[in-house]
Amino acid sequence: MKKERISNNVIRRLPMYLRKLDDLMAHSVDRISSNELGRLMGFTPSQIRQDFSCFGEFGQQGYGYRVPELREQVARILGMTQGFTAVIVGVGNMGHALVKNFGFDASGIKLTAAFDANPDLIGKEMDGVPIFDAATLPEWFAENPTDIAVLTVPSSIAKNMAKTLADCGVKGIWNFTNVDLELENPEVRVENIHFSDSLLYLGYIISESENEKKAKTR
Amino acid sequence: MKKERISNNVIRRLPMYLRKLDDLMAHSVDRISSNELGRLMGFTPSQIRQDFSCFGEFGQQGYGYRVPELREQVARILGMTQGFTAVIVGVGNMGHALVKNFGFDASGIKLTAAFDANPDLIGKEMDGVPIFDAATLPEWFAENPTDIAVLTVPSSIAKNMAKTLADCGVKGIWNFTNVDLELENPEVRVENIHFSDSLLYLGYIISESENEKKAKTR
DNA sequence: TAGATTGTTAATCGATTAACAATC
DNA sequence: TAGATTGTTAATCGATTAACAATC
Repeated sequence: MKKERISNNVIRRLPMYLRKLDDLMAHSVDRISSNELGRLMGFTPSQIRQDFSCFGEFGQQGYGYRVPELREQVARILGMTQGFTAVIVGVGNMGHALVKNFGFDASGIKLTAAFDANPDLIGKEMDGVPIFDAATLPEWFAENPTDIAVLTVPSSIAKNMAKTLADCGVKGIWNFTNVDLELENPEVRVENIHFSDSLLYLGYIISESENEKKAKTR
Repeated sequence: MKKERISNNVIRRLPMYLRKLDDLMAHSVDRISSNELGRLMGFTPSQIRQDFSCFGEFGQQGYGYRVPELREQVARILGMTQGFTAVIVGVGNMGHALVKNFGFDASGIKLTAAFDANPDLIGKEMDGVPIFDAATLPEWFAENPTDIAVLTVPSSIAKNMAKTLADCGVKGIWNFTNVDLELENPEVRVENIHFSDSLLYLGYIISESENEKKAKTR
């Protein structure tokens, strides 16, 4: 039964399923039950069946799920087959790292251009991606409507650049700056990468286990 | 009332509180009520009071919370005052970006060294952090016990390096590779940065809003 | 067919929200 | 003191898990 509104928890699990299914395909596993998939991922079989049933009926009773088919469905649900395009704005260390090491293609996203204000970079290419002058961004967007902007500019100009991108009609911003963008365009989706949140969480669980160790000694 | 075991949801919100409290302090706000803080963060006042009450009584009836004091408490809970040390393993683009742009200090963590196998880098410094030969890592750890390893090596060697680090007695690994580390040392905490999960989530919510738009047109 | 496993409904569990006495 | 706001208990809501008929 397809659900009207899918909960955030379910959606955040979809990319995890995708990774595991890719992994299974790489190992030539063609068929898997919710039981086995749950064991591999640390979920209950119930949860797995509930999650997928939000989007349709992808399995077969008595058999399980065909891995390649399920993988395709998950990819489709995540929008990976929609041919989304992206540009990267800010080719500093982080932008550089993403262009070189992050496979946009593997997420079904075509990286078409990069923008920076540094004259040494403008006109160059990076892994086949042309680098344009950030000042020409609005003109470029008028000719090349683009779905996603990867924001890797210095924090100081993040808010302004985000505003420009929103005005250019971008549908989503993948925000690597630690700045709260506060856009006035509610139709623009923002996904923040908060490195510090992640590191602080790690700090917490380390502290916690230290405390437990101490508690035992006492 | 202090709780025995704190739920993950609460812990994941602590860094968000920290960011907002830092922000408030930067704006010289000295006092805040759960009502106002909730309005600013999109939480209910109830949730905020519940969250903090897991760790103690930080407010005053009829007054609210003193921002600097609450900030210190949150920082303490997150382990930021424990003087954790970290090293960065792999000084490619991502490692480079983190050393240069991510403020480890702001998370209360002292970055003491970097490791790489590239002879051009070994012996150099980067933002005041010395770069050592990755092959000498175990010896170095014997002399300099370190809490956290930031793993930014190529995927191909991620698993091996993680094993080495675990054997060296690291307490936590902040994993930027897209590899499931599968450590045999259960006492080593791992926090994964899965860029693709985040981007795919963005792709989903963009697709979703596109679908809603279409549905309205029909 | 018999066994296995799904999709879905019902039960449980946990997290969020509301309410309110305590108290600054 | 009176008003405000906490900390906490109770109520609600939603998410996860269990159970099971349907069926491959």
